[in-house]
Amino acid sequence: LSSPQPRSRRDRPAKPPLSRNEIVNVTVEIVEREGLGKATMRRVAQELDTGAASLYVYVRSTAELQSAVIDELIRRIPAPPDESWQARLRAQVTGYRDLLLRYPGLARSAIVVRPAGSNFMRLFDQLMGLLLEGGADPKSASRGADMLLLNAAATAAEHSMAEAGDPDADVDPVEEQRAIEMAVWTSDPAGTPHLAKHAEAVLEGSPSERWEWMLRSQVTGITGHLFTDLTWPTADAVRPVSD
Amino acid sequence: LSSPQPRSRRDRPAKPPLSRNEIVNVTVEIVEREGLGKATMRRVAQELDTGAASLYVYVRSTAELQSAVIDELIRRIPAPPDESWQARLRAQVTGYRDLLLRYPGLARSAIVVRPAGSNFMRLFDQLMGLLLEGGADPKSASRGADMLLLNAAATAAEHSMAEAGDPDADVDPVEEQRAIEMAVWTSDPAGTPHLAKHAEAVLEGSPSERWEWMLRSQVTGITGHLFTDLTWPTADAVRPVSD
DNA sequence: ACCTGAACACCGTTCAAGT
DNA sequence: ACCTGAACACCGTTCAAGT
Repeated sequence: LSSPQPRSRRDRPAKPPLSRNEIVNVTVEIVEREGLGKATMRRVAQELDTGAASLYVYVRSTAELQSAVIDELIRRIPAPPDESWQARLRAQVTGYRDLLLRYPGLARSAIVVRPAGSNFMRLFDQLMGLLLEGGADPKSASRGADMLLLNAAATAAEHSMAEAGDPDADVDPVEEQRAIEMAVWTSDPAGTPHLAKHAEAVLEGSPSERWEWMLRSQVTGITGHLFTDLTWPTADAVRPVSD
Repeated sequence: LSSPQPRSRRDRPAKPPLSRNEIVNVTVEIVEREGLGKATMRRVAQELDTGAASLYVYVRSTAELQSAVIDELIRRIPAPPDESWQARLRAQVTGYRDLLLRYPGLARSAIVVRPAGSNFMRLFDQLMGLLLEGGADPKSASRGADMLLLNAAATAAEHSMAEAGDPDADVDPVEEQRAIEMAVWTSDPAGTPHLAKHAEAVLEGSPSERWEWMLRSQVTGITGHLFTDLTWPTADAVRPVSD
């Protein structure tokens, strides 16, 4: 009765119409499952049952698509606890860092393709508000929010390497740590005297302690409060960050 | 008298023997001339009149080669002036940032392929020494040096995009700045109240002023000195950083 | 206007074969 | 041991041709 052409179409789920939103969502799914490295134009197109060229109707470039993906993921950062401005600030910045740490390749992208979507703007605004609450003037609050977010992304990018042994990893974190410790302990007292003298202090502390130190140090610098004046929530008051 | 084979070899300059050093040097030259993006294994091999596969005898991977290039370039950072620890610290960190800013793609690489060569170690050690001189304890000095270098690389990566109009550029900086200003001025007072209220403070200041602010803020946080206690060289005492 | 296949101009890395 | 050509398995983006 009907021609066979439409019939075979009805056999499998209808191919959803292409749209910018659909493309971003599919890309987010690939990033969540396999990391940013796998979310290539060709791969995203394949998932949408089309060719890579078709995507260029809706996105300008790979960088633009990645920027949209990051903004969508920022939207999913959990709301901060209803506590002091310090605790909320820590939760927000750490949430951003954790997000970038979770999916290989994302952190790198976040530094280069400066996120500027509405969700990033909202995150920036929240941090700015918390710093204002902490006594910073508007200029310091703005630049401070900038610095905190940049630093979070850079920290995430620095050890952005999935699990140990992951073939997709940039570096093996265990191998890396060993190499660093070796280099510090055997450092030449003539060429690098301070490193040699204070080797223990240099290597001291877990990743989460180092992160706490960095946050606290930055907030001190931004607000101008002395360490001793700055009330900072104790480490065990929050869920531990990935060590 | 002699066979023609050696003769034709003598016609053109003798092909220098392949070595790790030679490979790194040639790669540095390509980076200086055309940016890191052009310094591919294939291109470096071509410059050395061989095939890409031959390089793998001397370098493990592209990442390892890039790491060696960065370390060599760090060696060339000019020595700091013989002034206060603050002035020397600023000169060193700014020198590192400027280096990463100079060659497109280098900053991105510096964040991911964590430099760990001897010249990076020496730079780290110098910063640590300056922070100790500024009154920081060894742990703070070590973590502070880490943070300063990480933020310098991240800052450079953020606006790592050659000249306006460069086809190799990640983004057009002029276009980018316009877009940011537009977004801030038209920001929704409901969604981003602080951004909307303090738009002027957010957009205020030149890139070099922002950089100065970041350095000063970080050093304040690291050493625990209040802004008012921290002697900081006036901006016009040093050569202006790239604006 | 939207979509496509094919092409263009590249990548990093591996490997069998040579010297 | 060192070097090579060729191959493998990919990229982003463009564009003429179709609908």
